Amino acid sequence: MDKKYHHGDLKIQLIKTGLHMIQEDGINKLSLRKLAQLCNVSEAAPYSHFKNKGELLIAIQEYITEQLQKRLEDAYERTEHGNSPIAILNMGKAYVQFFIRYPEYYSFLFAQPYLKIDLSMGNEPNAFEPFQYYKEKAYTIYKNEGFSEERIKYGIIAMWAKVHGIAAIASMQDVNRDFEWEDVLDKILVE
Amino acid sequence: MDKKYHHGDLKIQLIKTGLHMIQEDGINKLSLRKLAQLCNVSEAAPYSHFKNKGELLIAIQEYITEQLQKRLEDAYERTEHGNSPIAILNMGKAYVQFFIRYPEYYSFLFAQPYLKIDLSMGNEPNAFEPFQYYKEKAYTIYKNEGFSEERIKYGIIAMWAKVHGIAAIASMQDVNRDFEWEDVLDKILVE
DNA sequence: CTCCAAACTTAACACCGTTAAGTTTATCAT
DNA sequence: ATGATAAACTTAACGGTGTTAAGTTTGGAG
Repeated sequence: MDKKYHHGDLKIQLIKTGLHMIQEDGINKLSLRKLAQLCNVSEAAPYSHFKNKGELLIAIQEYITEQLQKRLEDAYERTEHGNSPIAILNMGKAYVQFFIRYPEYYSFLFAQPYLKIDLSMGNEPNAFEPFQYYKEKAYTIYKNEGFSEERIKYGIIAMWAKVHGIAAIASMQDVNRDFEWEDVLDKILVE
Repeated sequence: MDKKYHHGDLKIQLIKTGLHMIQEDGINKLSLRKLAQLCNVSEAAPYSHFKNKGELLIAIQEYITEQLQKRLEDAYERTEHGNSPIAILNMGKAYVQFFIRYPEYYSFLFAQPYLKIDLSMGNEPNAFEPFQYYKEKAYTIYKNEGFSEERIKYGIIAMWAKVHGIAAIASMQDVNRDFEWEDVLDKILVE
């Protein structure tokens, strides 16, 4: 056993292993002690890197958020003519696909904040950032199409609601996972 | 002190007080022991009425769901000509208003299920029931308007996504609570 | 080589969900 | 009325949890 006192990259391993545990058994069964044990580290070790459990959860949220953000960027850049409404559709699809692929992530990202973990002081979770990106791109594109500010304002909120709503529904258990959500998205967004 | 051994209506009081605690401090801070204490009862008393904490939470979900259901029914019956699309709009508004009024309820109803509390065995939560009602009414109305089955099928899912998406967004913290969500709903649903 | 701050451990605290075993009470047949 | 039975409750204990205090190890800068 080359068991070293200093672990090296414990912080990132806590995040990754914690995420893995969430995928396996859900949030409610994630305990710091089990997590520490899985990382071959004492039960109090995580407190060298996170002020409390809440801050670890926020770090995991950010980790997921980055992945989602990357997918949106890919979807945008993959679109041949970036400044066309097709890019918006593609980003919407990427958004929905992400939560169909990882249904547990949805409630972890968007529900957890309101459940008032001990994020209490300081920084709020940044689960909205991907959609911030989405909205900025959409704004440019709509502007480019010559829409009015008023129409853009409501158009973007409406689009957000549609895309987010499908993601919310599609990520629910008991909802038919085989439903053709992309078709729905096509029809909804094109209207 | 007329402290009686038998409480009388402990079960319903556990549900109501539990709900109140959730509204105050969020789900994560709800403990059975504090709840029992608030009900002037020993810490193990709740186990006479609920198999475990998860089943109490499910009972609270059902309690909330009934309120929401009632609002939808009111909205439908309040509409003068029940069988017109206006009823759908009114129900959608009632749905959204409910979650704007009680933002904590949204994640409690829809996120909790996926977080795999110990509902594990047996009955699933019935948070979808109100929308089941919504969908049935909408089906009748659309049918009455002469729409095709295919169009109805996607129309209802699309409508569900829109309404639910707005509710999801509007119930988030950090989102401007003063936004004119009903205007958005009008524009979205009418399209 | 020394010293210091960061990364870790051990040990303890209070709290939690849950269960087992015992006590009180309402109900109901006799 | 009386006694049996089951439901509603209490007390006490179990193991697990988040968190903190105090001490130990370690890598690296001076």
